[in-house]
Amino acid sequence: MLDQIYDLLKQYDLRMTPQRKAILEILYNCRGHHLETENIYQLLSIGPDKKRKAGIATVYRTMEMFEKVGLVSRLSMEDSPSRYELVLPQEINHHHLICLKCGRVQELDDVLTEEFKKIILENKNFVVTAKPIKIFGYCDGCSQKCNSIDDFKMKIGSGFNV
Amino acid sequence: MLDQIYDLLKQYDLRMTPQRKAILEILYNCRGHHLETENIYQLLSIGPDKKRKAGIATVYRTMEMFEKVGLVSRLSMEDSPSRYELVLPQEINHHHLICLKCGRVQELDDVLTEEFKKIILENKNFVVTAKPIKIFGYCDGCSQKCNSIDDFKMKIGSGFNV
DNA sequence: CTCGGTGCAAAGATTTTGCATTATT
DNA sequence: AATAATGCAAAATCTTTGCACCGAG
Repeated sequence: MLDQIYDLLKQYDLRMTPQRKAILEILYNCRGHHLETENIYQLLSIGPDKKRKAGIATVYRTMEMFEKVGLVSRLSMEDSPSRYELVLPQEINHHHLICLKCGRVQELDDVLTEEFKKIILENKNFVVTAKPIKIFGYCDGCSQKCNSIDDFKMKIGSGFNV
Repeated sequence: MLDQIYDLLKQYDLRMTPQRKAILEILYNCRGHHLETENIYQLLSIGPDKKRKAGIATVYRTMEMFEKVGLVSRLSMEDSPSRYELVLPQEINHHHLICLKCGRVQELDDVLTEEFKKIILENKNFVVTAKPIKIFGYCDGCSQKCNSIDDFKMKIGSGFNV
């Protein structure tokens, strides 16, 4: 894997460094999770050799670069820090179902994804990018439960008319 | 309209204040735009009576509350402040196509929206909420143009294998 | 050897919070 | 009168940046 990433970076005149390697390793080991920058930063200090392997600024800079280059997908949940996940090639163009209750992230598979893109292109002349679409709602397990409004004060009113 | 909103707030033991009225008025006058908190704050000072009608903290608190109550939809573009738009009842459940190039926001109509929700529920057992889905890509006018990677360094590589 | 990368600490930007005061109900 | 809301300024949070030094190619 490193070889291909190395080549990818080379295309952009970017260098492979120990810090970048360490971050990639973390991302790879955490496939399927969306890590906050802070998580990554902390994980950088708990390897075999207990010394921190990159500064927080480097983590930010690296994640920004990785995103631009397409190596990771960024997920920004409102009101919280950005989170990143390594984009494995077979996952390019997958989109996310994000549970508002438990935070679980499921991915839409290619068939649905392509279908969506086609429908939107046909109807709106809008080209959907590889940037993951975030679809919020309630997952299987949580779908009977309350939503964020409940947490605020009480049960939701059923709308109103202007 | 104020009456229904007043009732809605009453359900949650929330009060109608001059500040909230002023903010609602701005949101109403700017239907179709997603305003940043800062925009709203500034607009609050340029009415007929030139004095500021609410502090920035009040704007933040008000928008948070309006969102929880379902009065506005929040759109958070990555790397920039949250933006809000009044949710008119007939627009509940509309979703957004957001152009990465020019920032234009189009809405998906009910038919597409319902179709999407149905497909996702059938396939994934996932209940999509009223929370607007943000679909990123390139609008009609911009779809031939470059994307953010181009802005970064140069043309995109066509992917890589792990 | 060159130029991109790093670490640190300072600065920025956005948002939240504590608290005394004000105003809605 | 009770309690929610406000304004202000301070603080918190997340992220970016300047700069001197380091190290990959």
